[in-house]
Amino acid sequence: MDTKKTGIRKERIPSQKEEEGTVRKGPWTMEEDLILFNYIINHGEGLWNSVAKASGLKRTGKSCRLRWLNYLRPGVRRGNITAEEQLLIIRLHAKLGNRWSKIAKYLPGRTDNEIKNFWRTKTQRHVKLSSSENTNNIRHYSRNSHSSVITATDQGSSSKGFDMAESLISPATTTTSFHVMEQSNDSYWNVEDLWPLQLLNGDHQVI
DNA sequence: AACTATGGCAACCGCCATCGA
DNA sequence: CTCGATGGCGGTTGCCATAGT
Repeated sequence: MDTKKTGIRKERIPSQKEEEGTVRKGPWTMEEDLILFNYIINHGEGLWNSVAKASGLKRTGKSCRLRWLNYLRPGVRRGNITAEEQLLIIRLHAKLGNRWSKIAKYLPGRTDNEIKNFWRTKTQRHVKLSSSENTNNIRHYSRNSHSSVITATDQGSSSKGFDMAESLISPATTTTSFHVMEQSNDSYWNVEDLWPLQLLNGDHQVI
């Protein structure tokens, strides 16, 4: 089910309009990753608009920043969220609400985006299940609207929220013999692949 | 085999805060 | 003080693989 497991997800082909335009959108290509990676390794983070321009990427600064933080940045861990991490996320969410970046700070290597996605997936599953169990409490669930995110404040007291949150963890994940989710192959080429490429690229000094 | 529903994630969008001119 | 540029953050959307029918 994991999209990335197979690692064969096709790269989106940019439309001609996008190619001709000054700004590219959509999934990043390996070449773009390499350019951004090399640039930041050599010049450091920050001034993202400058990064976008100076590196020659037809991307917005925001896009570059997002790609770096969520994917290219060394130390980023992807997939395979452990039971401990799930519990921590749940507890922190009960405490902090949808402050994903704050929650991410407690989970080294995890990005706010990943945590957000994890939470949404879990929450939606929970909402779906509970609504099917209790037809009197039907909460319209729309796949496309993604409208069912529950926040700590939605849940009233934090303890109540915590009860709900605890139930989000599947039984399998609450045991010590937590079945580790398959390591996702994620973004079709591994970030690690960029390191040797970067090194091969020559004279740049890796910080 | 064909079609549909679902899960999962990357990336975009819009708003807001901050900072410097 | 005002205004524009920039970056950060949370919410949302779109795409695609896979499971289910």
